[in-house]
Amino acid sequence: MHTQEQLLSGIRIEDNGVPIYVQLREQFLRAMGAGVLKPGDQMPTMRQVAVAFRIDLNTVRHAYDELERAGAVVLIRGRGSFVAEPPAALQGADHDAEAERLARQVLATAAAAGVDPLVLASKITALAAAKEEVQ
Amino acid sequence: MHTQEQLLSGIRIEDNGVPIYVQLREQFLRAMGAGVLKPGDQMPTMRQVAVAFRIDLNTVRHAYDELERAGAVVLIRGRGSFVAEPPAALQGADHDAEAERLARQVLATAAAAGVDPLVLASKITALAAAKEEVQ
DNA sequence: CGTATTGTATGAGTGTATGCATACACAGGA
DNA sequence: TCCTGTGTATGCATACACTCATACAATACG
Repeated sequence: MHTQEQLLSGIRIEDNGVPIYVQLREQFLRAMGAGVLKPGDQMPTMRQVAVAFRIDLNTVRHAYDELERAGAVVLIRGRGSFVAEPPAALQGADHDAEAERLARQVLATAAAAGVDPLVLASKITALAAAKEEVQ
Repeated sequence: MHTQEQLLSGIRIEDNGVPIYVQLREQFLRAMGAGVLKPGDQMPTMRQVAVAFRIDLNTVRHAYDELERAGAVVLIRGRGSFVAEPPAALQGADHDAEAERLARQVLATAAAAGVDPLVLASKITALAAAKEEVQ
């Protein structure tokens, strides 16, 4: 399976004050959102993750544990960890409000990073379109 | 000055495992990126922040300390904290690569939040255009 | 059944984050 | 000069995060 390796190579643990287990948690959730991890997929083994990033097994377990409590994955002893069904997409007004909130946040982040928001928006559109093609 | 109050009302400290000082640091940087905090502006007093969010003065200091080390603010004893000059915007290839990176990140975040990336991109464009108008 | 794999669990030790309290140092204004 | 507001600093206590080491339990497979 290439999935695990692709996944692990796409994950970065930084030393920026954010707890490792939080970084893992967020990046796995992000991978699910991006479609890199699909429902039913086997997650990398806790030990694989621990070895790959040179962190403790318990730290990985902490992240997986939270993912399970969030309903994002299912942990099966002796077999492995698997991606659960994703939450349904938002609808109507909720969706619009959430998009608005996200847009403002993205705008601020872009400004802080010195990135032109118009360029960013066009790239988002392009990437989204490219992803639609595949499906 | 209303700025401080507006700023503080726009900041949210959550209990999600991310250290408080990191949350403060990131949100102040974001406020600078969004233009809510401009170069030369006085930052909220450490004590103001501590009281507003009911956190310890040392915790606020930790955040301000990192902001100073990052060159984002200047701390002057007896007077207060002030926003420093912003980093120059990126140019050329660097800008493009950074935009690409940001776009992918945003796309994944949007997917995880159940937000349509195309809607998000259009909102970003609209907000950016609205901000241009003002200047 | 025996072995390897994978998840689950515990304890010791170290470092960090946070809160609380108490100061000190410097700037500005009454 | 005195007072107030600001940043700076310390000690103490508690809780958490992380690592390391060492297991145990359940599953898969030959």
